[in-house]
Amino acid sequence: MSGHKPQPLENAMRPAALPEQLRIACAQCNLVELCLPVGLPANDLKKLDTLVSVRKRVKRHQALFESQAPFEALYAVRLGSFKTVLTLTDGREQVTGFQMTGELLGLDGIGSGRHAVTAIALEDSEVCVIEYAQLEALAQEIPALMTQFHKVLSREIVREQGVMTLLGSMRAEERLAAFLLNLSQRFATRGFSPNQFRLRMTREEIGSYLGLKLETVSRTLSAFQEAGYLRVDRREIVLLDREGLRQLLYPERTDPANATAP
Amino acid sequence: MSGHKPQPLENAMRPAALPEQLRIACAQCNLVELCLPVGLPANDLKKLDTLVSVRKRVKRHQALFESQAPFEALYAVRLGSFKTVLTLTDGREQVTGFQMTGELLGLDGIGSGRHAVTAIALEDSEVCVIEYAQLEALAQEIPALMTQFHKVLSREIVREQGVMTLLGSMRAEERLAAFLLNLSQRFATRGFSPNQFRLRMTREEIGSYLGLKLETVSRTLSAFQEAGYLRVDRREIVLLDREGLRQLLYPERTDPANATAP
DNA sequence: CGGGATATTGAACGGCATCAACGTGCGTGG
DNA sequence: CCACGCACGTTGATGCCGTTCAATATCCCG
Repeated sequence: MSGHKPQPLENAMRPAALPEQLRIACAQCNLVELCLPVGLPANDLKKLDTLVSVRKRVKRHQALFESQAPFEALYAVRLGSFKTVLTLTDGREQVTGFQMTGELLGLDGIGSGRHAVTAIALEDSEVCVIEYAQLEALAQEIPALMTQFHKVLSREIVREQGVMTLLGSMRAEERLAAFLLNLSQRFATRGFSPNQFRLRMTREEIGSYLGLKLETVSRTLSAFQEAGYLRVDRREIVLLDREGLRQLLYPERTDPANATAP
Repeated sequence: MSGHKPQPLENAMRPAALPEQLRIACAQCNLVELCLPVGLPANDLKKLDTLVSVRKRVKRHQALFESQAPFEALYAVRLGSFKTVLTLTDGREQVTGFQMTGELLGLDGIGSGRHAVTAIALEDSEVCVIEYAQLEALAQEIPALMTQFHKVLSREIVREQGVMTLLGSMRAEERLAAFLLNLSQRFATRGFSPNQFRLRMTREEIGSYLGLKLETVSRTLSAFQEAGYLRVDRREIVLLDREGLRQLLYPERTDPANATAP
């Protein structure tokens, strides 16, 4: 994958060469449009490569980093997917996010120097390791990188505000509809079908993220199927009526007369 | 108030023609320990002053900025307090945070160039205006400022994760206890009593933040008073048993044996 | 191939929302 | 300055949505 081949080929041939660490280059990564370097000119990308040169593999159910552990690096998901979990002192857990390819992990550690959440791979995955000290240094040199990094941080803040709203004022149906539409959109962004995908997480993990019990997630999915919005078989989802789900989320504005500003 | 130095400008040098904008200086601001410039050396503080030179007054119930409006500046609360509100297309609202002196507003706008939330003053307030373009430029010059800014952003991410957990997995009593303890701690940080304070927000706003209805907030406060945790009179709160509230939050695990079914 | 993890579905319960009535302090205007 | 009106807060009664408890099915994964 670190070669001159124009096409990435993902899982084509990967001899069991390097177990944990692999060299790569942002400039040749097909995720460059989704990841931290969005919009950086080619020469800046080269500098970034000096920094992001190590990949790390994380097996399914394994932790990339643990809550309370010293913060040293950010991680860009290169392959696979993760969940981040916040654990209360009494053992209750809250899933605070699901991360797909191109998304960053570890932003929660910058403020205190320790990770606030635990990141766990939902499937066998790979991340690019971004030493934070080096990133700071490089951001000092490359204004565009600093700007981009601020945007990433800000967008994470906005994403979480969205989840707060979901948790604070939506009903179970709406929460799940919002969740599915969000997943759908993220798959589409990555070049996959927005209408057919495989959930990487369990009902319980979805429930934790949405503030629901796994039984409620299961029941609501069944209800959606019953209503013709989708078909569900275990973790396979086929969305049959995205617009219907969206209307669930944003209750009727059918009448153009009272259709106000967006 | 500011220290030994003769009281700066305030409205001195400015002709009274400017009711909205006032000159100030970070170096003389008593909030310097809470605000963005935490830990900056004196000479860097001076540079920051070239940037943060305008104050703005916002009257109670007035918006500092509106959702969807173009993002141009961050705001540091100098006096008073604010709430940030996210409005759904169907009109439902979610309070995503309450900001006290020294805290920053507007971080949500960096990512998209537009504000995601509306910021409304809970009482007559004043903010320092921090032009974002200038902040970026200065952060490029002053590594310590950039680092500090990243920490502020990261801490906001962590704070929101805490709220997500509260909304996703806590009961009404726990949510309110967590809220009161958080307020208490923030008042203490600002040199006020942690045991006695005045709520700046209505029951409805608290409820919106905590994902509860205002009646539930009211009832739960009454229940806390009944239980001896606090005294409440309208918006005046006297905490009588902070430790008790804390135990409510983190259920006692004194004996693992009987820690199971009731 | 076996067993634990995962998922579905049903029945009953309970916490919080909803609906409603009333009390009260505060700002506004007469 | 006082009285009015209204936003804000409290409390009660009732009902619903999601949880809890439980039983069963099924699929991976080792």
